[in-house]
Amino acid sequence: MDMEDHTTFNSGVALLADSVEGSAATSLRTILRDAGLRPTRQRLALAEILFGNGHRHVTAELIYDEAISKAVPVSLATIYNTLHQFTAVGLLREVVVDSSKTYFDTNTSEHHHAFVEGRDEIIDLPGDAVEIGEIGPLPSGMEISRVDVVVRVRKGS
Amino acid sequence: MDMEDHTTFNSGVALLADSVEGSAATSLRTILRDAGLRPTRQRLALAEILFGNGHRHVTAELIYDEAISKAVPVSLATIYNTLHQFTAVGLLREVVVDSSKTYFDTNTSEHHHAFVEGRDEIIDLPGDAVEIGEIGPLPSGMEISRVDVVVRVRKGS
DNA sequence: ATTTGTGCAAATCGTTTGCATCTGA
DNA sequence: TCAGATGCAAACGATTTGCACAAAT
Repeated sequence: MDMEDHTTFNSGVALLADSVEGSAATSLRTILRDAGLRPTRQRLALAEILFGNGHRHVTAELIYDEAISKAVPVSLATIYNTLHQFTAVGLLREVVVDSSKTYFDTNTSEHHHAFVEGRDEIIDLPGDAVEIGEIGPLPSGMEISRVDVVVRVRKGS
Repeated sequence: MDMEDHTTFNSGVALLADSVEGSAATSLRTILRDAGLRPTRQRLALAEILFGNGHRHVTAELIYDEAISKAVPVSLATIYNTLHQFTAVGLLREVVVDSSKTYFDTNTSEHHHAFVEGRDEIIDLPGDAVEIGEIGPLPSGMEISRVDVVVRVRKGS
């Protein structure tokens, strides 16, 4: 069995984004508006890049390069702004797997990640692919906001 | 119950480091030599700061400040070199919880972490405080090198 | 004497910020 | 109109690098 089995989740946004071109554009506009973000030229373009074709794990630089190659005029600063805004409204999720780069995941549903060392590639693992048991007592006054599991993998022998 | 209960592990190095002053110094020298690292002035001083008093979660900057305040002459570059060398020989473990800073843990035994958001504080969780179940099939040719669990917590209401 | 480590300062890299200029409602 | 968004370039913080000097075996 290969990884494809793990990459076929869906969060609300993706379902919309996965639809037809015309309606997808409309949906994205609606999604942004509903999130309280003005559907500007660049935000729509970035949303299309992010949500227009299945789930992805991206970095600011990656999105920037794609935008440029698609002749979408955006500045890196705007990419960063947008990624953070999208994250703030729940359209994206930040994934901490590397202490030098920030990755964003378009799949905001409950799941975990595998990180391929050396290749710096992130793979989604279904939420139930990892079973988290008892989490011992926490310091009093502390509450869990999220449990992140990163399965670090490497090319086997 | 409070967090103190989670901070009393021990890995080999710490056991040695926890011993008396004089012998501790000797042990550290031995540990470094055994690890194939010359026991230089700064490495010994840093080892003392790192392993001399229980387990800790540190950043390069933190160790640098401590060294300076203890009148140990070290440069930041050397701190980084040392932290990485120690990690390479298994005396330290890198903890990825934040995508902007790199943390090192003097506890190299099997365990996980809780990360206090906002406060950027790391707390050790016993290896058995988190139960990891089945990890679904991985892409063929991939093998697990480690499973990191980060329980993100915040001050409760 | 040789090899290895150290310090400094400059260089890098990802990310953020300040501010003038645009743009969507 | 005008709050909100964008772009640019400069600023930043963490980390790395190059290279001359110092220290360990």
